[in-house]
Amino acid sequence: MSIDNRSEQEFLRTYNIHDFDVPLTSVDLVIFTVRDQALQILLVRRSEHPFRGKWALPGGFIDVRHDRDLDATALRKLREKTGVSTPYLEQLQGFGSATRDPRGWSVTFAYFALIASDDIALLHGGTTDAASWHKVDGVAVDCKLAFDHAAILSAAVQRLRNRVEYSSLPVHLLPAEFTLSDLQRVYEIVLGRKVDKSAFRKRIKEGDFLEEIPGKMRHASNRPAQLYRARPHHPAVSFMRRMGGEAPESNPTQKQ
Amino acid sequence: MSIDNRSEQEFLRTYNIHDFDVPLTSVDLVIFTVRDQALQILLVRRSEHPFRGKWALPGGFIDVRHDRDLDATALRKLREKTGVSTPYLEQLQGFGSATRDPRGWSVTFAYFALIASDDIALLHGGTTDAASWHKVDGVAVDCKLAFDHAAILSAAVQRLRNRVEYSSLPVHLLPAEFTLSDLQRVYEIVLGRKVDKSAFRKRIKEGDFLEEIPGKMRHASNRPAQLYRARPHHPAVSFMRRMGGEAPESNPTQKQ
DNA sequence: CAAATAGTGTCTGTAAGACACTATCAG
DNA sequence: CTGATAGTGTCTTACAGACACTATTTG
Repeated sequence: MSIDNRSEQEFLRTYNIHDFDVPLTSVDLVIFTVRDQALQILLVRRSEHPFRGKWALPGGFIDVRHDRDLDATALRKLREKTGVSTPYLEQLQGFGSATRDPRGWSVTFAYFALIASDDIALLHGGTTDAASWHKVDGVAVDCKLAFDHAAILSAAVQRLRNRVEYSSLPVHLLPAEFTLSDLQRVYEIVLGRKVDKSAFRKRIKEGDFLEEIPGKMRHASNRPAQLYRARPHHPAVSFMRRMGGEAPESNPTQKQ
Repeated sequence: MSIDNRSEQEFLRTYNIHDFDVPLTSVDLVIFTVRDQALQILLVRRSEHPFRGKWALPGGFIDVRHDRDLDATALRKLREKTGVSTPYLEQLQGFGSATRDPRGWSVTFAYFALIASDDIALLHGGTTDAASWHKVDGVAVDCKLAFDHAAILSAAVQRLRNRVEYSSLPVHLLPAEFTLSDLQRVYEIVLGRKVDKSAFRKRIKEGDFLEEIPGKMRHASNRPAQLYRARPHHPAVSFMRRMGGEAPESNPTQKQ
C-alpha cells in the first residue's frame, strides 16, 4: 500500500514518543445550563496541584488506552461530572502556550456542552471533587479561575451568544417538553435582552425543528400553553438572518 | 498568593512530563489561495516517515523552546512554507484520535490561512520539501492525503464557504489593490456559483470595509474600473444576512 | 460603430421588529 | 369581574435577488 511498507513498519517499531519534547495535553469543558433564571456553568474545586484549591473548568487528560478520540474524552469527562450522556457537545477551540500551565508548555481542547438543569440530580453525592454551579455575569464568573480558564470561559460565552442569535441551540438547555414561552425565556436569558414574542414565534415555527405534543398543555393560573418537543433528528437549525440589530464582534482570530 | 505556594513549588520541582502517556501534538495548516480562477491549497510531499512520499498538509510539531503559543507555531510554519507573514489566519478545529497517526494517539490543531497568490513568489527555491498548489474540487483534492488530512481539508473548505456567505473574508485572497469585480469573482470561485452584481455591490458598500483609492483606476479594453483597498483596521465584517438561499449544513459537532 | 466590462435603478419577495390586539385560564 | 400569560394580526423597514438599464473605454 504505502511506498515502502517494510521500512515504514521498521520505523514504527523503533519509534518512541518520549524521545520528543511534547506539550501536556488535556480536554476542558464549559458546561452550560440555565438555572434560577440565569446562565450558569459548572466549576470544580481542584484537589491537586497545580492551582490546588482554586476553581477550574472540569476536564482532564486524554486516556490514551480507552478514549477513541477527542470527543470521546470530552463525553467521558462530562459523564463523570454530571451523569449526563447525551448533551449538546461542540468543540470550542484549542488553547496552547508556554505559560498557561506552570508545569510547562501545554495545550487543551476546550469543549462546550449544553444540558437541561433537571438532567443533573446525580451531580451531588458523586465521588468527584466539589463541584458547583456558578452564574455567568457578562463573560465571566464571580471567582478567579485556574490556568487560562477565564479566557476559555469568555470564548465559550461569546460563541454561545453568537450561535443563539441565528440557531436553534437553546432547545438543548431545556428539558424534553417545554412551551414556546419557556424557549423564549431561555433565549432572553442567554442573550441578556428581551426578544419580541411575535417575531420569535414566527421564526421558530418557520424553522420547523419543534413539534407540538398533541393535546398536551401546561396549566397554570392563566391560559394553558401548548407543550412542544424537539423534532427527532433535527439537531441544529441555522437561520438565514440573525436576531437583534447588532453584528457580532470579530473572531478571536489573531493576525500580525 | 496560592493556597500553599511552598508545596506548589515543591510539586513543580519533582514533576516530569515524561512520566505520563501523552499524545503526539502537532499543528497543520490549510493554506488557501485563488489561482487560475480556482480555489487552491498548498500541499507538501512528505520526505519522512510515516506516510513518506505522500501528499500532506504543511505542518509540524510545536517547538516548545521557541513558540510562545499555538498561533505562533502556525505562523512560523506558514512563514517557512510560503514566506508570507501577515496572512488571515484562523484556528479551525482540533483533531485527535488513537488511529489518525500510526505512531499512536495523536492530536493536531488545524488552522486555515488565506493569502493572495501574488504574495508567494518565494515559495519555489526554498529549502523545504517539494510543495505545490492543488485545486480544490468540491471538498477535496485530486490526490490521496496522509493521516486524516482529507477530513481536515473537508472541514476547512466547509468553514471557508460558510464564512464567505456572510463575511468579508475573501478580501484576504486578493492583493492589496483590486476592483469590485475582482472581489466578486473571488466570492464566486469560492462558492462555486454566480452572485448577483447589484446585490453584491450594495452589500459590500454597506459593509464599509473597503475604500476607493482616489483617482486610481484599472484600464483595459473597456470601461475603467475603480480600484479599492481594504480599510485599515477593519479586519472581518459579518453581515446580518447570508447570501444565497441555502441554510448551512449543521456543524461537525458530534453527539450520542 | 460593436464588444466588453463597469456601474446603477427599479421592482419584488421575505423576514425581523414594533406593538396592539384577542384568547383562555384561576380565583 | 381582574390578573396573568398564551397566542395572533397588521404595519413598517431592511435587504437580498432578479434583471434591465446606462456608462465608458478599446479597436
